[in-house]
Amino acid sequence: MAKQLLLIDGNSIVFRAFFAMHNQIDKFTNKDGLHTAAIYGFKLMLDHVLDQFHPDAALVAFDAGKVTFRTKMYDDYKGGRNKTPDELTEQFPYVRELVEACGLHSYELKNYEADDIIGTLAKEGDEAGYETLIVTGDRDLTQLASDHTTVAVTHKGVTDTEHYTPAHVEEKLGITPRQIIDMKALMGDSSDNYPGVTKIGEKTAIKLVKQFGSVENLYDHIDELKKSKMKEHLVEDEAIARECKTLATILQDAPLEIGLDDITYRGEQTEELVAFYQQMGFKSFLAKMDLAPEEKADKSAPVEYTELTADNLAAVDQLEGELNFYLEMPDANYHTSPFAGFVIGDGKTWLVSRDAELLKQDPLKKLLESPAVAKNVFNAKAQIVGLHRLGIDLRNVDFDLLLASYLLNTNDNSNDLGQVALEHDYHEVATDEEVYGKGAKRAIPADDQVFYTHLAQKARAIDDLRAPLFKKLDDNQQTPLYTDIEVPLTRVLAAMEITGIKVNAQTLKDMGSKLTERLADIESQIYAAAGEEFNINSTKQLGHILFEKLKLPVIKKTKTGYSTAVDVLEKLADQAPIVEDILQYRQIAKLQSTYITGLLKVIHSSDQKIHTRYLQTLTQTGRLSSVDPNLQNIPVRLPEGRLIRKAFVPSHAGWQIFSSDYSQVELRVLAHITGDKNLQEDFKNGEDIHASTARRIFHLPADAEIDRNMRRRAKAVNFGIVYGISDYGLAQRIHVSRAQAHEFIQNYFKEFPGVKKYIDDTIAFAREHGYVETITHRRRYLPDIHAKSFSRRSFAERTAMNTPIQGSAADIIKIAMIRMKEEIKQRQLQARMLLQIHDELVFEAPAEEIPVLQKLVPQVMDSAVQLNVPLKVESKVGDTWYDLK
DNA sequence: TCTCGGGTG
DNA sequence: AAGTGCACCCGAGAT
Repeated sequence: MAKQLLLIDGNSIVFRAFFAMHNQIDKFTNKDGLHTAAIYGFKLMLDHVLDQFHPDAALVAFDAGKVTFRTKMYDDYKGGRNKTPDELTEQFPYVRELVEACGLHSYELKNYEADDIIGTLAKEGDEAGYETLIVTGDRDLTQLASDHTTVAVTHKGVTDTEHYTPAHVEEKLGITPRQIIDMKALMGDSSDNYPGVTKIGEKTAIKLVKQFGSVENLYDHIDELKKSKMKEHLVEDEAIARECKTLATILQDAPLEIGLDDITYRGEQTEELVAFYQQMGFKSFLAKMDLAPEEKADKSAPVEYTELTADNLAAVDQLEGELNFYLEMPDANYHTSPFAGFVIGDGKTWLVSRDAELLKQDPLKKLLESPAVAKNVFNAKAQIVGLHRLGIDLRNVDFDLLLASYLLNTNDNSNDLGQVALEHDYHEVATDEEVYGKGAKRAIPADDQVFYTHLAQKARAIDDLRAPLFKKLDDNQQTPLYTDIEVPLTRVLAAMEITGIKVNAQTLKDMGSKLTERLADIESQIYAAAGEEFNINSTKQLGHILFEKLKLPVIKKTKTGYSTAVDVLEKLADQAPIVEDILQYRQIAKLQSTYITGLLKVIHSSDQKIHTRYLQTLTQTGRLSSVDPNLQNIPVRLPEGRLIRKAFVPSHAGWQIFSSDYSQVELRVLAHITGDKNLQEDFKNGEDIHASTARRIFHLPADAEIDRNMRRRAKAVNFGIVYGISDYGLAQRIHVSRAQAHEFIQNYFKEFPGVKKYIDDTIAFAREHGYVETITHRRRYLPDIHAKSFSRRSFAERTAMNTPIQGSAADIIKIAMIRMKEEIKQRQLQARMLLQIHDELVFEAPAEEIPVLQKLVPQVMDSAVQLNVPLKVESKVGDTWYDLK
């Protein structure tokens, strides 16, 4: 049998793979954030080809760069193409790695395209008696088809190919493969951007080639054509046609430094390939290699379950050891969601039901509440709140799949169990979307078999992932973070959410009426100034009025039109009185929609309270976030907005609101982490940190008065440093020249050299390890730290330095919250923790307990962790959240 | 469903 | 050659 030669057009296949999978681009990223869709697609193609074709020699050819002999001939060759997306460019080096790991060779040659390498080797193969298969996404290569060379062109996707033999070309086009060159010379190629002869397309080109055989012969016999527009074009464009023929011709004698002897196919290099799959996060490929067949068969075995009813509850008593439990609440808001069913099981037996009421009965209730029986769950906080609604107090949560997964990698968190399982290479559970559908069609399946299987699979996934995830946490030194902080915090948060905060709806409604009146006034003023009525809330219509009708200067543009953001409007305020009105309108409209009607919508009628949900597994830094509604952004800065806080009141008469906040916690963490002696000294001396910073960076004497403006600027510099600000940004922020801003920053680094060193070291750490850490080993991966794109890389560098600061501050208050809850319980106080706003804790308590809190809360908060600078806590108290003093 | 604008720390 | 301070949530309009 003849030897076989495989030649692959690397660039075109990678392009095809990338765009074929483009709609799933975000699904295909590895843990470092590298996009992998094209790499994945390339491997699919390779497997598909190697399934049927067993080469003795194999090569993947790549383009060496933009410049080739063709571009030298014809400037615009391949001109006008869109820039290759960064998400694709970054994948090329890895495709080469893959190629090598698969035992194929790769090659590129300066000044030549991949096509020419393939053409040359195909010819060599022909002469040496090989059967050759060329795989490409580019139909141009079909010109290389011959008796012993087949060209497979990808069709749809990357594995669906069309095989071009001379017979197939003949059948499709009616010409020989070599005549494709003549055809292209006449018709041109829009993707390679060469023109061909005016007005000649594929049909006419084929007709002419059939008639004359070649471009050269056509021009030798051009006189035989009768007079026509086409003939005129042919005559006029003769030079172009001849040049295009050269451009279209794939070389078969490129000066390659390699030959067939150098590209022997080595077969799969197992070890390299496994390492590569691991790096890329290609779990399905890995699974195919690693798992023994019987093991796979076992894993995919359907799950067996028993339906629980009031009559067979005793089955629960047969369960042994740790229990896996999952209460299904189809709505995201577990404070109000209906209950769809539950599953409980020990890893061998799975008991399911649609009737959550069963949980109220023993032995189920007893087991769930037993501190002696460990429970494994997904999203413990949701389970605690849901069960609390059924009168059950879930105790002893050991494993929370969602929480553990979040700590391992904040990037791939999802609220969907199936999705999270997938991230950990576990395929035996479907996602909710797959089983329940999405959008309007989402529903719990009526079919018991379908629903119960899904429930049982979820519980089994929790059970199966417990050990491996605990192992990973341990490897990352994150077990204490998980066990001592996040899991206990879950209970604290659940209690805060369940408690809720009382909101006086009437207060909000009264404010709303006043705002409505004021809005109407401002609205009419705006319409008068504009000379017409329009929707002020529409940035598009507003932009039209300001920048077209009133011809105000355009300061900034957005992707979709004129920017009308505050900083823009402020610059325009002195040019037209309407601008001030618009700013006023915006402010009030925001209060009205988000804070008056928005909050009124979420007051529970049963208790006049708002029950937010804290998301514990969302932010990239370890902070909490708050939704439905967000109680972490209730207005405070502007006096009008601040009034909203009057509606937040204690839940009992004779009680008060009490609040303590860390002062400058992030800067203190900065002083601690950087070890900067000057910064630490300033804090230890108990100085006004912004004033002392002003003294240092503006080179003022120690006893100098710091005026408000200097302090303001120094404060902006302090915050800017933490966020990784540029001189440009700082200049914008504090209204100084860029040169001045630059000087401030330079001075800062001179005065606080430890901070400068920390920034450099942290970025270096991120580059080396791919992640950064907080003081509790909370981790954030920063794949973009290696990005080619300047802005993406810069962003990653700023987050590298900011995340340990912001994240450590988050760690500190989390610890304080856990300890505070314990103290309240131990001292049998009636006080309750209500809100956490990043550096602030809000409580309600009977008036007589306030003196206790005044001492206790700051004490707990400032001793939560021991930093090498003191933590400072300030407290306030009042009858409403507004009145805190 | 996306974009803009704006509220918080 | 381009962009320019971190972390969030949500309402309204446009599509």
